[in-house]
Amino acid sequence: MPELPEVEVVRRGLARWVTGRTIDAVEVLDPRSLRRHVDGVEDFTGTVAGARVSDVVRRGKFLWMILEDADAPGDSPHVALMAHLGMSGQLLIEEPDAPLEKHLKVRLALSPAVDDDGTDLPGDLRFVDQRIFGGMFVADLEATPDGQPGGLGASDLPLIPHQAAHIARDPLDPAFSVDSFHDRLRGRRTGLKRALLDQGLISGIGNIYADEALWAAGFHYARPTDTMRRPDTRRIIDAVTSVMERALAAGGTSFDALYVNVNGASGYFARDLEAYGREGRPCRRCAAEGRTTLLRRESFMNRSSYLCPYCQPRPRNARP
DNA sequence: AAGCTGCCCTGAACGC
DNA sequence: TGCGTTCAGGGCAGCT
Repeated sequence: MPELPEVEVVRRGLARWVTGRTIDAVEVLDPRSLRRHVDGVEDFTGTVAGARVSDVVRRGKFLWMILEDADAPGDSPHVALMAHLGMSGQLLIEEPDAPLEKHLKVRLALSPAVDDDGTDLPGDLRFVDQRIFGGMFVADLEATPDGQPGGLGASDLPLIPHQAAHIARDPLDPAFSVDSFHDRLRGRRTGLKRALLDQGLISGIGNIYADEALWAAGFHYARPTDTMRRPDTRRIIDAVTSVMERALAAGGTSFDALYVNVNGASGYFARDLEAYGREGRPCRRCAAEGRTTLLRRESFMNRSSYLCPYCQPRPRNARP
């Protein structure tokens, strides 16, 4: 399950291998992956084929390639090719004659290009997705309300795809503001983990990293958001950021650059997880301090939450 | 506003 | 062995 660090690794790979190239042909092998493109497969194909990718941008787990008319370079772009990896999506750069993946959904043929050292770059960009929770679609670009860049990318165009405009900025976005997040957080009457998973409040955090960050910062998932003080907010954001940056550092070095990876599991290194999936195993912070505390798994929001009952005591005024 | 449920989907890991 | 059930997850619609 790719979370933000995995998607950022993909973004960097795409930026390096696809920027400046034209999408010469589009082959849709499974229309279900275009579910969110409401105008249908032919419209998708017609819009994407012949377009040139001018930048690759990400906000939270939404990733998009800014398209410009290959025949009119320099015109202000107005559409983006959006991709969401969902639970099992991959974007792969491969040679066109490489065997087709079992779950290949969309295939984009890229114009010829060479690397810095003059070697030819592979010509296929493939979207592979086993569970089809992810997908691709074309989105209209609109101005960002704050005039800041739409997300993390090379250019600083203040544009955001319509379908991503309701998604909040993520902690790796230079325009992310802890202060404004704090203000909005305090205005909520809910529990901290719910808030962290609310992509409209802060984006890019999934179940695994939420648990990791809560453990690292020592907060219970039901901590009422309206009791968070500024240092509390700073602590949880610092935890989220450091968990993500650690995963990013691991992911960024472990992938073959040409294989713009995105295999869900690859970005995580299970041995590095402190809380998620460690039910019944000792809390490492407690162990370091001479206590034996076993991590617990609790059912929460129809999924699992892992926590240390000593480091993350349930608050008296807990919010579900 | 907030928070439920259900849906989309596959395949691994179970129980019998 | 084989068939059935359960679970996992992000995002969103539709409801209370």
